[in-house]
Amino acid sequence: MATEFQRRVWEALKRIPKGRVTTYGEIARYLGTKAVRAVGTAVGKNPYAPQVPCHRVVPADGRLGRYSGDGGIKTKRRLLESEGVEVADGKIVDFPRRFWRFEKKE
DNA sequence: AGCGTGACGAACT
DNA sequence: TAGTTCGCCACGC
Repeated sequence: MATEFQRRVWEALKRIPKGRVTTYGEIARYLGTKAVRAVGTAVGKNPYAPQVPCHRVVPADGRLGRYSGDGGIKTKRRLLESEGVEVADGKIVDFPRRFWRFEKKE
């Protein structure tokens, strides 16, 4: 079963538009917590992948981070590229432009 | 109830 | 510029 915290994290994931990416820190900010690590753990335990776009979450340095789903990081990169997010040398191309910032009303 | 761990982040060296 | 350290807090044991 999922905890309240988990559900909130997954709910945030669903708000990320296709072709955009966000960071664990951004999600933490959106949820009003500083526990970015807890967010990461929560995303990793998402049982609804890829229904819930957990592959659109990357670390703040613009790299790919990790992926627990089938195929691992490789699949994550493929998913992103299939949505138009370019990845070169393990990093998101033009990361600042692809970055999705949560807003009051998306 | 305490402790270690982690799909991270930012500051330091 | 790269590698290390410390802080964050939810979770499982």
